[in-house]
Amino acid sequence: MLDRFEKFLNERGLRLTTQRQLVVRTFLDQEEHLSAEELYLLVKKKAPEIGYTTVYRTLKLLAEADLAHARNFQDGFARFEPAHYMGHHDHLICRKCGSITEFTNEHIEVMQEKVAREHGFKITDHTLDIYGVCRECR
Amino acid sequence: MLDRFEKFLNERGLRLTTQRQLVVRTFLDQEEHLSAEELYLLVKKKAPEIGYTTVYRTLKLLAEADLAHARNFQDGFARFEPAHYMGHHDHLICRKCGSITEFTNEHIEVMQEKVAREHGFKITDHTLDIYGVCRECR
DNA sequence: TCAGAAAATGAAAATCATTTTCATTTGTTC
DNA sequence: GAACAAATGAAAATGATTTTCATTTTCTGA
Ligand SMILES: [Mn+2]
Ligand SMILES: [Mn+2]
Ligand SMILES: [Zn+2]
Ligand SMILES: [Zn+2]
Repeated sequence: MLDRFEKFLNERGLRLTTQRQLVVRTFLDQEEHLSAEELYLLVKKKAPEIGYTTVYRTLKLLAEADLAHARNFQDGFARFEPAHYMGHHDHLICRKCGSITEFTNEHIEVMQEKVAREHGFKITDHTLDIYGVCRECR
Repeated sequence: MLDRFEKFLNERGLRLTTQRQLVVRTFLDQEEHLSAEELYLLVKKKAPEIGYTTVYRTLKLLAEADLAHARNFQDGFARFEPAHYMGHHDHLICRKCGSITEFTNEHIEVMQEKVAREHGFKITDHTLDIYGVCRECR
């Protein structure tokens, strides 16, 4: 993935710096839904001199490159995940422990298309977030 | 709806003041997805001395009373809608003009239950937001 | 009717995630 | 190596929302 990011940066006359590499590597290592702060803390362990700002900036670039997606569950800040991870999917979010489970359901996707068609609406993307209590917390 | 709000307030030893009445009335009049600021501006027309804070506080109370729902589309602030309005529904959001269209699809709801069941997940609520381009903007 | 207590109000300050600014450092080009 | 572009990190700014606080309003019970 780093190579794709480098390509994206080059196309824009930007550079793949040591800091950016570190941020991206750390991000990709944790196939999770990390907030900027969580990622910052992880990166900081390896390179304490890194700035908060650089993490934010790198995440923004990744999102622009479409290599990361920003998600907004209901905890007041954005969470990011690698775009390649599992392809498109939706989420089950536990209100007790905060765990996030991913799922895909072709049936739902098809029905969404149908709904959109009926409204003359052209879909670009969507978010289906199901909140509740996970198996472990019940 | 005002009566239900009053009941809720009374149960908590709170009061249905003139300001709260005005905010709630204005809110209910506009069966739309209003942001706090939009509502504030509408209320201000009728009562210029009203404070921003009161609008926020009233919306929060309405949400706690489950008479309003806060929605978070992707414009950086919360939008509210009366809870009774049309019952549960999901949204089609136009990325060009910002228009919001509501829909319900029983099939999708059922499939969500199925997905949840398969994961041992107990649903409390969910949000399905479909983004794209509306009929008028295509 | 009045005093005291509780709740509400609005302005201003605080909060918190995120973005911007800016002085300095690093990398690239010629 | 000089000149220029881009990147960095710290600190300040931003913007939506919440909190604080002094003041006002409302309610309760002599
Ligand atoms: Mn995911
Ligand atoms: Mn709606
Ligand atoms: Zn859980
Ligand atoms: Zn539109």
